[in-house]
Amino acid sequence: MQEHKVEPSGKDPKQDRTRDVDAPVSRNLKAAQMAGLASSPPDPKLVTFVELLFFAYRDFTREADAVLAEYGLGRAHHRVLHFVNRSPGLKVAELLDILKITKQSLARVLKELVDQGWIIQHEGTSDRRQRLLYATEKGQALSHRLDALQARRVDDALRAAGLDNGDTIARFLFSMTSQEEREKVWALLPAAAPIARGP
Amino acid sequence: MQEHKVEPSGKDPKQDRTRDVDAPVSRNLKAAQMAGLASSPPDPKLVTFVELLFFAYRDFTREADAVLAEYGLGRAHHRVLHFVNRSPGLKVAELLDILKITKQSLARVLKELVDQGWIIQHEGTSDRRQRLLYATEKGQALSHRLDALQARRVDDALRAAGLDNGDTIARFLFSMTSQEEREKVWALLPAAAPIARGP
DNA sequence: CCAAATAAGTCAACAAGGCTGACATAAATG
DNA sequence: CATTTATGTCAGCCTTGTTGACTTATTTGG
Repeated sequence: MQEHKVEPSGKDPKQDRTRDVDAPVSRNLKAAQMAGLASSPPDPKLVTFVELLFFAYRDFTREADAVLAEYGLGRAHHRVLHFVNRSPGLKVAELLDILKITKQSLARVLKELVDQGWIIQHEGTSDRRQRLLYATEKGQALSHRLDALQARRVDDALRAAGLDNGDTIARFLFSMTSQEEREKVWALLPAAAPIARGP
Repeated sequence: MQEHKVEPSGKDPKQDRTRDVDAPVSRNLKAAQMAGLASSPPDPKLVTFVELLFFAYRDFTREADAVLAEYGLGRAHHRVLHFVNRSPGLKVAELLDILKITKQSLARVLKELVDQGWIIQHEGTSDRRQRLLYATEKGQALSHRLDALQARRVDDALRAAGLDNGDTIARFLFSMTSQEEREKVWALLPAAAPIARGP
């Protein structure tokens, strides 16, 4: 039932455009774009990775969403809870920089998490303007449950990936983050981080 | 918690592929015990992969979003355009199954894409109820541009990942998708798919 | 042949989670 | 003490997801 065996020639009756679908990969894409010229299609093999990433993330998040829904929480709550639990004493400003959302977007979900007792805020000791964030026991338990769910999925996938010890995959994902962010991401990783920083 | 009977960290006769690191997780462990949880905290190494996936996807999508904004389009438009361009003649029902969104959500963005000339629909030849979807030349050009952007990022990351030819990473991502979806995802991949289906 | 199933479109209403910009505090800092 | 900083807040808007009911055209099966 899933038989889109799409002809590469793309011959549809009414549309008779000629497309060079099977053209070789050009490494001059950027130059061609800047010149406003039609570029050849990207390498299908690389596009496959793009699609795999989409499917992986789609299913990866759907699983946790179902659990969160039991508590009337959403994906945004999950992200906040996760990083707070992951880094107890996290500052609001740091969380904003991790999530790349605005103060308002964070405030909405954070308020709910605090009101419902998943997260508590403490005044900073050295700087009393700060509201350091901590997961309550209840929050830790939920975060733990969600982490376990996703960790299991990762574990299964690592196994299915083969004999690789995970370093290659970790380096791939790490390198998928923007250059400017890598320092911060690196700093956040636990000491046990399985990444040998790539060449 | 209901279906959560399995050990989250999967500590079975599994061969210890991961490096033996004495990660101090006492803080979380203590919390879990106080919360009455029987399971051990998730493996920090695996949680690192969860976080890496978040950061990778965060930045991966942000890049394309900026381009889309030039045209007043959003991420939802991108996904539709991508898969239509990728599989010319795609049926609406198939697209719904790929994206896992409702007919309404799709209808909204699809209508805009059609109205603005990125996508055209025509009647199916064998079944005239169907509205087969095709990217126009303009749509193909935009899809190529976005694909090129993301393909380049993937390419760079694959290089940074090391000597791996990509198969391991492709199998990892493929295995991150839900079991029930893999047949369909598999069918969608191009012939050039770099995946040797894992053991 | 006709009833039922199917593919797609549509309407109305709603929710989650992004965004902007302006403004309010309290505390630290030069 | 003036300014900067960390955080919170108000008001409102946009995108993209949701549900459920209903319509239309077409295919299919008894």
